[in-house]
Amino acid sequence: MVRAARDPEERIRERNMRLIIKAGIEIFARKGFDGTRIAEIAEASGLPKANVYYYFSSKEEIYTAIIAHLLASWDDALKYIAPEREPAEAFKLYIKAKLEYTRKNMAESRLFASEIIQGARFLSRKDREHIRQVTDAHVAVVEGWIAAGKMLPVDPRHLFIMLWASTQFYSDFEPVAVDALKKPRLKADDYEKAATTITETILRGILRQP
Amino acid sequence: MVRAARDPEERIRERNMRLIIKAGIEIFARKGFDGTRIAEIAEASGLPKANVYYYFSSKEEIYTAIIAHLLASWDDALKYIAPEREPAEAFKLYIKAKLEYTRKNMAESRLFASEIIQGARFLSRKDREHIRQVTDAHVAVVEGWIAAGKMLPVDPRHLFIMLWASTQFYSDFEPVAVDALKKPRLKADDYEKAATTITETILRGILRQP
DNA sequence: TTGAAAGTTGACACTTTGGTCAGCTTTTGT
DNA sequence: ACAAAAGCTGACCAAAGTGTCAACTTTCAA
Repeated sequence: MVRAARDPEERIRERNMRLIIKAGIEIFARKGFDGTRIAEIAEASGLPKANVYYYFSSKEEIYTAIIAHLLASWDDALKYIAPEREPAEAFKLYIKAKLEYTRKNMAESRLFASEIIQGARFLSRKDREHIRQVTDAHVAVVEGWIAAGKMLPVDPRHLFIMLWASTQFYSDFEPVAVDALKKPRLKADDYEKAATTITETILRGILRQP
Repeated sequence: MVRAARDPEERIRERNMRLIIKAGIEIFARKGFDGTRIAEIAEASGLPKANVYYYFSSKEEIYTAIIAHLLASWDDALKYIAPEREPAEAFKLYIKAKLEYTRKNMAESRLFASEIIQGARFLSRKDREHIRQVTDAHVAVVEGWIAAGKMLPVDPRHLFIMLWASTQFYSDFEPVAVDALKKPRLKADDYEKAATTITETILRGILRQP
């Protein structure tokens, strides 16, 4: 027999890999690549260490699988910066979507931040090229709006950095946000208040005054 | 003899501790607490590992010494949010100072970010209380400006988060900033461009229109 | 000059870690 | 029913890690 005797939905393999990835996201996010112990991932996923190694042949393989999984899930969230939209509407939706994503996927968000702070060692050339292209597309749209007189001439690249930074902050640096906002922990309505403050401030900052 | 036979400026001790701290900042910033190996700090500081342990009795002791050293050096930088100033001037100087500090102290900046992402495990209650008080003072000043009609009623806490996030980003997430700005690396004038974009956008966002 | 404190360090002890493996059990197409 | 593929895992290893220590050298106040 040539083909494997597998496949009714790949149940076991799929499930276990998902458990490992899920546990890995949490732990890599908190400890970074070098700080993470595979035994800890094994324990958190409820599998023996040797079983983890049955699915992944090294720590790096788990890590890069997670990074890939993570980048893939990002593109969906952020398709609001489109030329046919009005800037006010587009930025409002963009800010809201980013804050929502970052709130619901804190660990992923932190893992990415951690990877970058640690020097982006495991972001492939392809990954970085992809990020650059998405940025370029967004920048082009904003430049179009500026040319059309719908926006003040704000440098689009620095503008996007402001947006990314402001939205990521609440999840990546939650302990600081908690102290700054004097809340015991951040809840949905703190993110909503963040969305309105950021949106209102940025929109006044980039739109022509009526 | 009761007192030690030491002290003409504490030369050796001071110098070696400084070397260890300096090396530690770089490495802890890149690897996080758990990911950092003392042997690496020893090598980077040019001292044998056993000599590092002569000055610090554990990894944690080095790390907390660095955190303390770092928080102390922060208060200086940011005294521009003061009631007697006009908001426009104050925020402009604040943004400039923060970007300058973060550019000239990248490793410290990253180390702090790393510590927060990893859950602020080694920030003492006192450290966090201190951060909270500095924030409260700044918030009070902004509330004063709002009450005096010098500013639009923007939530001050979320406003400061926007400022921190936007300024920190360039150093903490430099690889992403580099890709977004399409530069091979960030130089002084990229930080200046950042300062003007952030300042202009934020000021339009928070000031009454003329 | 001298001796006590400070500083230095190679070698060591002990623990944790990433990763392997041989042999076991379970699943599944036929 | 059954064999082959898939899945599982306790036990193990070499390497790397933290922290210790005894013996050595350097420094410096008296």
